[in-house]
Amino acid sequence: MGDLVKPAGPGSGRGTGTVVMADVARLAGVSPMTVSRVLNSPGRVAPETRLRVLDAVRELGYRPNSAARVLATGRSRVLGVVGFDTTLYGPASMLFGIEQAARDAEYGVTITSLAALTQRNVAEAVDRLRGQSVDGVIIIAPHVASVEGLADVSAGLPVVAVGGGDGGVIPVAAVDQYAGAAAATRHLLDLGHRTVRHLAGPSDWLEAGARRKAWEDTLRAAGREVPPVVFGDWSPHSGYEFGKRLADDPSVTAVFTANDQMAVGLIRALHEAGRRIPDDVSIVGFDDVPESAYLSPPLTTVGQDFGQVGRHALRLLLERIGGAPVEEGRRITVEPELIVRQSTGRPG
Amino acid sequence: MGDLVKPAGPGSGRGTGTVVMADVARLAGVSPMTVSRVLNSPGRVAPETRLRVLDAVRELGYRPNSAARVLATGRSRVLGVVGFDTTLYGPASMLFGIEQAARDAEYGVTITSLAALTQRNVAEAVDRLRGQSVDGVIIIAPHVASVEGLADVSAGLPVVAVGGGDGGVIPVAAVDQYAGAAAATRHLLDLGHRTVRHLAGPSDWLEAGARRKAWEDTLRAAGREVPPVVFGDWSPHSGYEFGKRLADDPSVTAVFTANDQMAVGLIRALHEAGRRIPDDVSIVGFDDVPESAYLSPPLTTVGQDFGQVGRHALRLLLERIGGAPVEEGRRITVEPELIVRQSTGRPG
DNA sequence: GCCCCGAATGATAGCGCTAACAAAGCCGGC
DNA sequence: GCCGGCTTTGTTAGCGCTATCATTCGGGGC
Repeated sequence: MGDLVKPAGPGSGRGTGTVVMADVARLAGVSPMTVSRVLNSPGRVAPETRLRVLDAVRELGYRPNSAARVLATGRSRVLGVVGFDTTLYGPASMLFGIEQAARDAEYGVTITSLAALTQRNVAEAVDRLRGQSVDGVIIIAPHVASVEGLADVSAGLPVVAVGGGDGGVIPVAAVDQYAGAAAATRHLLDLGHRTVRHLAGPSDWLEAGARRKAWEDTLRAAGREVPPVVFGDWSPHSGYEFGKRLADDPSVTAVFTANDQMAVGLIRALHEAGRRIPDDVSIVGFDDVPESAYLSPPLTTVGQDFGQVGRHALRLLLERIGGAPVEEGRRITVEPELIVRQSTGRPG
Repeated sequence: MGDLVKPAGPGSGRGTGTVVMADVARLAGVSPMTVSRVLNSPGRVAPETRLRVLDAVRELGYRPNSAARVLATGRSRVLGVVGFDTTLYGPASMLFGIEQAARDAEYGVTITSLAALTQRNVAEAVDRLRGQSVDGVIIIAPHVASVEGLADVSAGLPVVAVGGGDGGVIPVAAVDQYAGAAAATRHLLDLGHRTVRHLAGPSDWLEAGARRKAWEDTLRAAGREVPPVVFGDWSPHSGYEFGKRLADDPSVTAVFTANDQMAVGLIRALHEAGRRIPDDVSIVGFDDVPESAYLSPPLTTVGQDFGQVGRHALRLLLERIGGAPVEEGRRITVEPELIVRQSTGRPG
């Protein structure tokens, strides 16, 4: 049969020669279907044919058109990530961890960050991603509002959350914030401090809530006074403001801040007020940002393995994509690690 | 004519009822083509019909299938970003800036990070993205190796770089590293320091090279001695190591580090050695990470507007996607800003 | 009143791929 | 030697959308 002279389609407009599967098939002397099989289920085709096809693929530099594949299969091997404040160390590391895990599983990742973490915005983001034919969505949503009602939004689309969420219908992979914060608080009590002040994260962040609760529970369990909480916004500035207020109160000997950045601000304020760390005040942070080990003094903090959380999140998502039954309250936690450096010591 | 009873295709397998364009058309009493026109070129359809169609879209909750659209048009409205070490503040901010700009332009963003920034890896990443039918690629590639030979790789696919690149065939959007580093160095000289030491970034990073050259040129222009450079790896640790070596040399009164993280380590080492900042040694960093203002002492540094760079990069990319002629050496730079805080002062 | 033109809409085909079934070839068992 | 079952390959159709051309209709110009 002669070649059909077909008009260049819109897709092939760019670049002179877009190689399609039919070209490969022709060169290898097989049908397009066989080429498809070589690419997708190599076992089901005779070895010799397989090699011939692969040679043709290489020779022509053929790359499958993902859009066509998506259209035909309904699966895209791309997942969406909804992030928030991805310049913060935590979320950025989380994103990186997910991306790594996704790549290993041969999934692509498309991201959407949110300006504000409201339920409406999250819903919009998920919808936008759905429009991009993602197979599933991971939400880096450490925010109360963002998880509520997500179940409706995600109708028919697998969704998992990382770093927060209280394990409703949506599976969650997270660091055990509670354990980390409890360890931090206990560490300070063990050193002999009578009680521990806490600079919490924003009250609507789930992680902030968990850390705060652990701090409170730990104090209570030890029969200690629970001082009033103060809420920061994760920024060094809020730590600084907190520190300025604290500096005049000599009864304060130990502080646990909900992240390292706030600890930086706190340290600064205490330095300015002439209070020494850890001699006058002990400080524990949370996150173990790369700078922590080199602050003055090196910061005692709680380290989290974001890479591992990312891998777990992906695993949960793939379970769902694979059609695993919806299991209420599915949750994987990773244990954080208290890293004792020089910002903590015995009181007085 | 009667409805054809067609078997549920693979794409519609998930979820009970995937609404497609034909459904909307039926409800609105028009042909699918008219629905398509309403969605893509609203002007070309009668206002009354348009409303009827839009109502139908709303009522059914219709969402166009992007894969089908891509297949039919050859354009995806998705762009790829190739990043490296996206947990670093700079790259993370860059990514965020690009994502914001892309969203405003109604583009999706899919990311790929690299484990190592080699030419081969970059080529692979670009290829992977091409396979995902992106319309163009932005490379956050501050690395010498990553830009070389990229022109070949990108054949037929619009590519721009941010944050580095020397303006070959590939357009570049970047902060004017040279100007920033020159300002930092000049600032120290203006304060009366005889010369300035420099802790550079890795020698194969373009930004590191630009900052180093600016430092050197500025010293030479002022007729000062140019001390030997030391190369760090951006980490606080490398700053710390540098600081330990420096601490014994009382002739050193001013240091310019190629980023803030290294400055943190340097400060730590100098503190440990009992040298005061800025009384004994003045320090200037680069990046203006959020912590910088709250270090002890608050760090004088060079701030970069990553959001603006991201927008410029996107603009360049859209130019290319729009079919603008390839213009050799196209380059947009953003001016950085020297932020003077308390880590710099007059010598001795 | 006829024709031509533009605006609005429809019919058809095809983007590149894969699911599902069909066909062909080969084996051994009886 | 013929048949049932396996392996390997091919054929057909369709995923959901849009480009292109065809069609219809209404309104001036002469």
